[in-house]
Amino acid sequence: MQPDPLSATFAALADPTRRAILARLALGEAPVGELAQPFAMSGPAVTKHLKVLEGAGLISRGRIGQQRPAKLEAAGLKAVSDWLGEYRRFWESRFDDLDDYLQQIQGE
Amino acid sequence: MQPDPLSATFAALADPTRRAILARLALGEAPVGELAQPFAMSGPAVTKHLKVLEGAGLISRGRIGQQRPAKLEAAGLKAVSDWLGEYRRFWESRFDDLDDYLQQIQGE
DNA sequence: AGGTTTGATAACCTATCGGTTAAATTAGAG
DNA sequence: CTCTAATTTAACCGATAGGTTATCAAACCT
Repeated sequence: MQPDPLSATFAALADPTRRAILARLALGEAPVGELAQPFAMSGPAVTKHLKVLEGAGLISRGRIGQQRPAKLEAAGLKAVSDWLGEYRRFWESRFDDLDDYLQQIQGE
Repeated sequence: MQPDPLSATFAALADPTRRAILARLALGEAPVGELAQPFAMSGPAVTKHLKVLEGAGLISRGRIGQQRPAKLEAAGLKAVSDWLGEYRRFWESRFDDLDDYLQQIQGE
């Protein structure tokens, strides 16, 4: 995995399968079998995805009998949110709106 | 590059060099040479990073003489923010919600 | 026109990623 | 104790990522 945590987290999110797994886990814990079901993919592939997500601090694993349910963890997502916060002004600022406005009236 | 835009954006962010470039661009446009300066890396490597960032909608390129300045673009970051929004409740406690609410009514 | 500066392309190399199949592990059920 | 179910580990494979050096292209400056 990547040495720095933020890179690991972004890398984990850069895969639609893994984001779909997170979306499912947002509804609650689920065992591997259930997570694998929507995908045309072998079990081991799902296990790997879960390992990546776990390494990125996005999920944690539990144990219920022979099942190892995965659970969404806030830590990883919060790290992304914090990083993103530094840039929020770029899509929320009044100045950008003004800029857009000026470009718009110029085009007319 | 990845077919779906969000994957491309997350993949672009999953590299410390590219995030450092974005951090620099948050201070304003900059030509390639200046962006390359802090890194122990060849020019072509930086060009590649810029291409990845551009493909992810995180920057755009301009032209001033023989320079091709890069500029931070809100689009890509906003897409990440929107995606993240669906999960915000997972790391924001009731107290944080209150905090947001207070800030919101204070801004009015 | 010729040279310099700034950046992009091309071709290549190695490591990692995302997937596979086959075998091993772990836990519950007879 | 064996059988079965759930999941992981191991070994392998093709494609892509991130870097290199060498070469090309465009714009500016005499």
